[in-house]
Amino acid sequence: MKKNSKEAIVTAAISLFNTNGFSGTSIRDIAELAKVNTATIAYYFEHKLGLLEYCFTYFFEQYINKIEEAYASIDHGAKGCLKRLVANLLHYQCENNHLASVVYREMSVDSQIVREIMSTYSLKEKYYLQKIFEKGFEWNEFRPHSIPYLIIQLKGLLMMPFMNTNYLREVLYIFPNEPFFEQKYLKEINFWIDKTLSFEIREKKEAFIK
Amino acid sequence: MKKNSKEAIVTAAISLFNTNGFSGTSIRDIAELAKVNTATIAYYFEHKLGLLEYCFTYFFEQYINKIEEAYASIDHGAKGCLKRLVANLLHYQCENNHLASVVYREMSVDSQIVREIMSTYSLKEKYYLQKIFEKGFEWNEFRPHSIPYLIIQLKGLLMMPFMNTNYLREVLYIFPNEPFFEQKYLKEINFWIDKTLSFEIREKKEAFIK
Amino acid sequence: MKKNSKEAIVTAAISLFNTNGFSGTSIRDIAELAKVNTATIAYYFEHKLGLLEYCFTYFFEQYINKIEEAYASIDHGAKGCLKRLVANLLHYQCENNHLASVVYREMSVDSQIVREIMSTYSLKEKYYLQKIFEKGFEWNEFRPHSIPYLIIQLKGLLMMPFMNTNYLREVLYIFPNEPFFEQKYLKEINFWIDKTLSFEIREKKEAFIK
Amino acid sequence: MKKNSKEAIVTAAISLFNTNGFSGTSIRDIAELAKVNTATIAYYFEHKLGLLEYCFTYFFEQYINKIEEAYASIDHGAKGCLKRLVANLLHYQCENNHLASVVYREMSVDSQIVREIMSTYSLKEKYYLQKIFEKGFEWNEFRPHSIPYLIIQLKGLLMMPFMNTNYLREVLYIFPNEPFFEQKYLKEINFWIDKTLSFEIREKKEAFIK
DNA sequence: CATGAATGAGTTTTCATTCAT
DNA sequence: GATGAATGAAAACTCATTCAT
Repeated sequence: MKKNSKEAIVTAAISLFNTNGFSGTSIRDIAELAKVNTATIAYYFEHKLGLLEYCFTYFFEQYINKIEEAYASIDHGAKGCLKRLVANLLHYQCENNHLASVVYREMSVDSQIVREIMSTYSLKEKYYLQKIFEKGFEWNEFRPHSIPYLIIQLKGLLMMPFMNTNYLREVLYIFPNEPFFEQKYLKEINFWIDKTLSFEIREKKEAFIK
Repeated sequence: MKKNSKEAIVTAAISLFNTNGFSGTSIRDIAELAKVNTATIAYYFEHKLGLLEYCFTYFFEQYINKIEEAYASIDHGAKGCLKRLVANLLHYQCENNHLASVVYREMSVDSQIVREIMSTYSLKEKYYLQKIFEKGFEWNEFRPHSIPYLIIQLKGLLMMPFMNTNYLREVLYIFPNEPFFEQKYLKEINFWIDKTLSFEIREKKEAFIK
Repeated sequence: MKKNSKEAIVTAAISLFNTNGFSGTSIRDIAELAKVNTATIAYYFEHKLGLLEYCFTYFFEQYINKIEEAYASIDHGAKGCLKRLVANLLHYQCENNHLASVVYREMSVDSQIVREIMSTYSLKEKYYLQKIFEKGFEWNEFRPHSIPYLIIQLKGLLMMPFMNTNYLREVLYIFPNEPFFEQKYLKEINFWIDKTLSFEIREKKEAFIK
Repeated sequence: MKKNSKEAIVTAAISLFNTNGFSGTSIRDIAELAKVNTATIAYYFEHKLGLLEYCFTYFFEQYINKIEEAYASIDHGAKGCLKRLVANLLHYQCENNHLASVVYREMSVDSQIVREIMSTYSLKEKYYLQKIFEKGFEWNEFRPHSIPYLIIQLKGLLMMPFMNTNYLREVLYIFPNEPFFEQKYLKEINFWIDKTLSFEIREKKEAFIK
């Protein structure tokens, strides 16, 4: 029987980081949950931070993939592209909600590795979003607007349920891992895209006339 | 010059919790930064968690005040009331952005004290938001909609800049503590209230006819 | 009853470093022997290396003092001064033979702290020896000779019994901490000073004639 | 190109033991430098101590050979024999200066294996030195003197440059592995043999008359 | 009001070693 | 002949807390 220690460690780590935070979780707890020796963790990840780093890159590699996958359709319209992107990301987050929670929370502390991750993946993400918004402006799909502030809002909407899972669960009785949450919440963001981000049809006409 | 140790401790704690997280900060680090002995911290707060608890209640007491202050004007219209509430909270967060960051991040870990805080303050907040939304529906100011999902969006927009300060700074070059950020971002949320949450005037008429 | 933990730690450390070497000694062993908690060691010396650093400076501060004390008499003749210096150092080493053994052995490994100690104390020592030799040449007391090579020999003679205590004890049955060793060995080094370093009286005359 | 793992391991070990000491060097460090797996070291040397043992015997086997080679010429005079011995040993140490440093340093810690090595090789060495000195006394070549104290001095002079390589390099700017060091330093020791150990010619005559 | 000294318990990390392959 | 995976044990270090002063 071959036991896949590495995978077991990562799974245990994500689960514990999610509930207790990275610093609040000890290597021993992880080892115990993963049923391996603490030294095995060092064997695969060198040190505790290496485990977090692994989570980061594991998460963002796929995250960027989802974005690029959606971005491929940019020529069929910016709005459709953005909606696809949102759908992709929301789906990805729902599927990996624990990991997403961990990553988003730990990205908010100030550390070398966070800066590295940001300068790699977040900049990439920004690049694609910027492109989509610019095209949307150009093609009169989106109301002209400050791109950084649009990004804040979009990401705020997208990340909120995964950064505040406790709150959703305890206060709003909403569970981001439940089957219908994804489609319901997708509608919400699409609504924001339609109403706040996009021109109304009426406005479009006016813009067109000009 | 009399040194106010307690205040120095709290200031140091907020600053360090902000950059390293609660678990990632040691009593010794705080003591060092506050230029007091570690025993002094224990003297004032008994244990480390007491310090976090202090931050939580200190933050939320005022937070709820801001909400109640705005809510007082509910009879002049739900939309105006909500906008006042958003303005109040945004202003409060901007003024206390480090504390806000700390509180929001630590509210996302699973612990006894977080549950207590939620069942006190978050429920209160929910109560007021609910009231405002209900009135808004009743008075045909807001599009009828699932209240929990509206809360998610509103809070997502409100909290985002303070939960992802690193990202705003490093990737978008936006600084939530700068003078103009507050008014700029307030406009954004108001825009969301006007466009996504509220009826358009046209829609309003139609709704009125029905 | 006030217990002087710091002193107990240093004494224990020297004893264990002497028998097992610095790297071969664990903080726990020291703590156990000193009858304190391991954390107490960290409290006083921060980390293990700090303990070694303390030993180094503790040793060399006094070591240099002994040299300077002897050097004060340089104007009464270089040879007498050098003999006084040798007597002082030999006496100091005999009195602190364990510490001397530890220091000499650990000075032979390559580390940041060793380089620092050398650039402070060893250079000072070199300065004084150089002065004494130069005066000795000038005053026709010593045979002109390469100073570095004289230093090697002198220090070789001086340090040998403390760098090879095992050998002296197990092979030669000589114990550097025994009462008569000091005076016996002092005679040996003085003999070297008289015979190898100094002119013979006969030679001196010849040198004088020239 | 066939890779000779065992040799690579020994070379790496000597180099690392030299800079960090035996206890300060880990199997992993050696494995890394030798570009082999840690298990390979266990494969060849069973345990870490085996590696040190190997170094000891490897060094001392040749060391004793050099002594015996010189001792063979005892009948041509004790002084010449001793000078040959010194020349041999100095040359051997210079050629293997890292190994010599390692061996001499580790011989100063207290351990089972050190005691074994001493009771084998050091006793042998002592035997030959003793013989040479005794002959020297008998043949009126050497001043009668305590043999153990002569051994201390001779070994002190011989070992010093290899037990304090850091010091020579950093403070005196002398490099025991440089081409001319060997012959220069040999002269120094020979000078000690001539001046401190041997009779002066004049003295010899007097001794002869008696 | 505040702290220096000290610690027990816990943390991460390191290490030599083992073993199936 | 050599190694990748894994580990038990121990190492160094950290931490929150206590207590006499």
